[in-house]
Amino acid sequence: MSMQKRQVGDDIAQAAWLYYVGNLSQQEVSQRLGVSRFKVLRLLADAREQGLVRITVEHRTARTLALADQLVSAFGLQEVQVAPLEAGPDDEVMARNAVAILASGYLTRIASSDKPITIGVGWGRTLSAMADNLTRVRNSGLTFVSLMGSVTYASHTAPGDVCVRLAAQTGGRAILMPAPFVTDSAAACEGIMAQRLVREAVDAARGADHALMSVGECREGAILFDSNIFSPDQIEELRAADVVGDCCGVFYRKDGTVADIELNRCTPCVQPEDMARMDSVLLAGGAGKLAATLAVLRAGTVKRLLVDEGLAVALLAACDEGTVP
Amino acid sequence: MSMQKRQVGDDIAQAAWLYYVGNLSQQEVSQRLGVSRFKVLRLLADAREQGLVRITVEHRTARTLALADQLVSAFGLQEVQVAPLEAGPDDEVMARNAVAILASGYLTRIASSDKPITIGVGWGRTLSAMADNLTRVRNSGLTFVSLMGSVTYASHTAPGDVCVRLAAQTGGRAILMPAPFVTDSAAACEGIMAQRLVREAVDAARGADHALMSVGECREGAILFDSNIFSPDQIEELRAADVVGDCCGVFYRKDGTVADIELNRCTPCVQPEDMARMDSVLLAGGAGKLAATLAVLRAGTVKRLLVDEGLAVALLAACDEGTVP
DNA sequence: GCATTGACTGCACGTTTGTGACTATATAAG
DNA sequence: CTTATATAGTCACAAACGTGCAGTCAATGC
Repeated sequence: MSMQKRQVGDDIAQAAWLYYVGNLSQQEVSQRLGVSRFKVLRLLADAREQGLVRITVEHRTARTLALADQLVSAFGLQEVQVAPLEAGPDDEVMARNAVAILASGYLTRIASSDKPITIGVGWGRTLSAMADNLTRVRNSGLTFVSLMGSVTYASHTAPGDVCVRLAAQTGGRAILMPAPFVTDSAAACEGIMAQRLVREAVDAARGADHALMSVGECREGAILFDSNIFSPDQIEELRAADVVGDCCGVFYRKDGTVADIELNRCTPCVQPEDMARMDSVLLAGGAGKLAATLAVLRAGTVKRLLVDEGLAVALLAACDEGTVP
Repeated sequence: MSMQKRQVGDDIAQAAWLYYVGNLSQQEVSQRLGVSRFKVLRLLADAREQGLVRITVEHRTARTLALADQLVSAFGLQEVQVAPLEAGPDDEVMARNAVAILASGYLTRIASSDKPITIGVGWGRTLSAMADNLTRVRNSGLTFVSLMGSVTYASHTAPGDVCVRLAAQTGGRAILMPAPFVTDSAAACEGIMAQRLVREAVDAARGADHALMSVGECREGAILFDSNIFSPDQIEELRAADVVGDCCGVFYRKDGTVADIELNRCTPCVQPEDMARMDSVLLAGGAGKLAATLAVLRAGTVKRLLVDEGLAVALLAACDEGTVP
């Protein structure tokens, strides 16, 4: 009757160790621990869930390294990582996830700093997936700050949400931007930006050491257009100005210039010139993001790029012929 | 007809990425890569083989951390790692392997140093298993040097062999001790130690920054006794002097004193006083090593200890009651 | 030309792993 | 005491995985 009911965490770690490190079968682990095989199955699932098990693969191949090199020189970047994923135009999800995993590795790297650092984060499914894949980073010296305003309905990809999740997972701090992603007019935006709490968030964001951003497509069928974030007038404005994508609330034309439209004065966010001071990394996964990514890269505001192989190839092709199809 | 026959390494990395990171099934990977499932199976096996896939589990549990703490204070050590393995007295192999895996992690840690370092290595199945488990360490600044002489017959656990394998795997250098593990007389040992090449090896060993050692049992049935390394007279001498174990050619009595026997002047090796200058780590796995490990710990020549849980418990129990059963 | 070798491929079949439905046991509420 | 509700354990079955073996192919040696 003594010391039954041992810490379950211990059992989880032990089962995981025996299975993954000692490579016993689940059957053998169950015998050794004196529980049923199914229990072991669940223990292992928990272990993976809790991020106790980390599987990393050395994924740099001759191909992806070559692509990364070419991208570095083509766009004057500091670093490029290419996920080895020859995804067709299908499977955007897979590509996004691959990039998210690269990003979680990158974040783990920068998050292991000793001194406190501030990391600005954007928005979107890719960044959300990055947070999902982040495990075992503990560093109370981290501050995550939103680089742009919030959307209210999309609970799982909202910047605030990503910030909060990252802070919670790492034991760090979150600073949210208490403002909508887009306002109805430039005047309204100014008014909002004048608010002290917004001002403080923006200042914190402008002073960030790093920035993690993804890119949004502006075209028919893209999530930004279909999700009624914009009014019909605004969509018309974007279309008329040949905007191909946005990055953290800044709308770019395909040559990498910031479109001179009212919308670009309606997003409470960090501006490109602030971004230039940060160590900024752009996450882009999926062939659909070609035009938008190309625009942001041409704008020259990011220093690092994480892409999937398919998009990497497309970017280089588009770059070579000097234009986007 | 162009560019078929791509680098196989690329395929391996890609399959591994898709399977482990993207967690597709082997079936799905095979479809995506356009090869058969069996091909993928083998690709994955290769990937593991080559160490492209690294699986680590966070194995520190409340239990093992507590044990490690107690061992640190009981023996005045700098660091103790305990593998979460409640192995009974059976399964010495498993325990040894668990410790070997801890050791490979430890070696990976020290081997990531920037400046060139010299690592003395001992002998035995545990160290051999450590070399087997070591993957993906490349550092040409490493020098591995044998801490003791060789045995000629046991090809796979010989110190030279371990040294050479470690050097080959890491891209480092190996310095072997060109001498037998044990000589027939103290005089012969002196003669051998006087040889320039032996002298140089010993000097290199004495100047090592780190030492990786395992412990040998001296009792009936132990590998050292059964493998006719010693002459019958020598075995009798060990028995008469109550020697319980050896570490790198030094024979200890159970209280941790170096036995005052001729045999201790017959092993061309690094001496305990040299050892004291190094950052030495002792590897001990399996309940059978209790007495020998205890003796070496009492001698106080090692600073770190890597053990399995079973042995950790036994060490603490023996330490508490102040004596070895 | 023809056997030999060795690396590679695909397959049948056995093992291992995962799943959803089901049952027992416990806990709380009525 | 009975009835809900949850929670853990069990099971049969399906999916995924691994292995030994036989066939293929190409290079090598005779």
